[in-house]
Amino acid sequence: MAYPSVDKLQQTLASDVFSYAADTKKAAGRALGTLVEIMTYYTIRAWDMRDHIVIERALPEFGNPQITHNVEFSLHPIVGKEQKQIASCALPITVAKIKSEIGLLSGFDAEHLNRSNQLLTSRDTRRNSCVLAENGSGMVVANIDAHSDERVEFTACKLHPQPFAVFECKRVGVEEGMKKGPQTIEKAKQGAYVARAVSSLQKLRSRSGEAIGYIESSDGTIVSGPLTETIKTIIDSHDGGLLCNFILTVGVVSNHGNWFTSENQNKELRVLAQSYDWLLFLTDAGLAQFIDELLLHPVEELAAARKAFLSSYGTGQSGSNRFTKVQMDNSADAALQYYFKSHAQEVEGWYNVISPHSGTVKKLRDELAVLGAKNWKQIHGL
DNA sequence: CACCCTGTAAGCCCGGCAAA
DNA sequence: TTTGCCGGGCTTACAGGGTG
Repeated sequence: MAYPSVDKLQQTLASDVFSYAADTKKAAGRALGTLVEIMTYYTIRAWDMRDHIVIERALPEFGNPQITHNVEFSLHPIVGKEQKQIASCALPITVAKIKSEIGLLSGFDAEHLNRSNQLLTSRDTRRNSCVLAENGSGMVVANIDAHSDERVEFTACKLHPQPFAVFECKRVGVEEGMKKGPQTIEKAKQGAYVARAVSSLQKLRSRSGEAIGYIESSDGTIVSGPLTETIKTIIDSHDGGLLCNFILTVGVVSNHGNWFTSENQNKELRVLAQSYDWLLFLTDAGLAQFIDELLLHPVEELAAARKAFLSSYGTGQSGSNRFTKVQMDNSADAALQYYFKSHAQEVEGWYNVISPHSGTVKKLRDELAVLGAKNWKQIHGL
């Protein structure tokens, strides 16, 4: 099936859903940005990485902690995990209601407890990666697994504050009347700066223009070499010094029709490609197919997600969004989980790997799995 | 004490304007 | 044409006050 361009979809959304907004196209663009985030989030979840995820957390630059950047999704080592069932827990499910059940919280002072967060609201809106408590030693993050009138099931994980991977999503639209790329491309470059600044792996250039990786191992000796080889060395190693501050940086960008001129990458795409360890291109076809099946020609399995979207956007009133990467209607969450899991093969085809050259989505997934399974307690000396 | 509402601050993203 | 910046719209976090 052929899908229209995302630009056309944006215009459709602007007139059909966001007609109330002062600037319909702007509102539609913002919503598309949210959709890219949601697609990325549920892709990571389909890779069984949910319990590693923290959303929109401030991350310090490597060796320069005065400057921090909020990153969309960061994946952290799990240093403790508890799965719990509680009988007859009425909505909303709050931190206060479950805190006594969670042994992982015993090391946290009351002042570091996040009392205001709700894992599941009275309107059945879940909070993805709900941070229950945080201090210098890490944070306890919980996700609802199941909820009924009889009981609630959830998973709580103690996560180490130093992530092993970060994801940043950028959507760039088509600018009306422009022959080249839009000015908003500059925004995407902000993510490139962050990607270069947070990891202990330094990216350098040799005189010949080759990309070189440079990183200190635990005894202070320098490990360096061609960038992709250095990354592989780090991921395969068990050297705490190499691993403890290494962050695999992943960028997910959507199309605006001007990233490429014929076969050649535009300057902006080159900047992103050399800054992230992995740069994934969310294709027009992928984003369009998802929006089409979610909203325009809805498929049954996404019905709950469509309902949550329509009740969150296009109403002209704020304050009750149930369709974001953090706040998600519980039945919509189930639908999205099922969709991204059962269409995993198809979803994989929505992403084009721009860098590394030989990269595939499967390889990225494997690298994340390898990193996630490292002996982090030993690496961080816990 | 839990829960609700309100306001403030900060941050991010998209779109758009205008100076360079 | 390129670049820097700003507005609008959204988010989260948090504090304070009221209520049951």
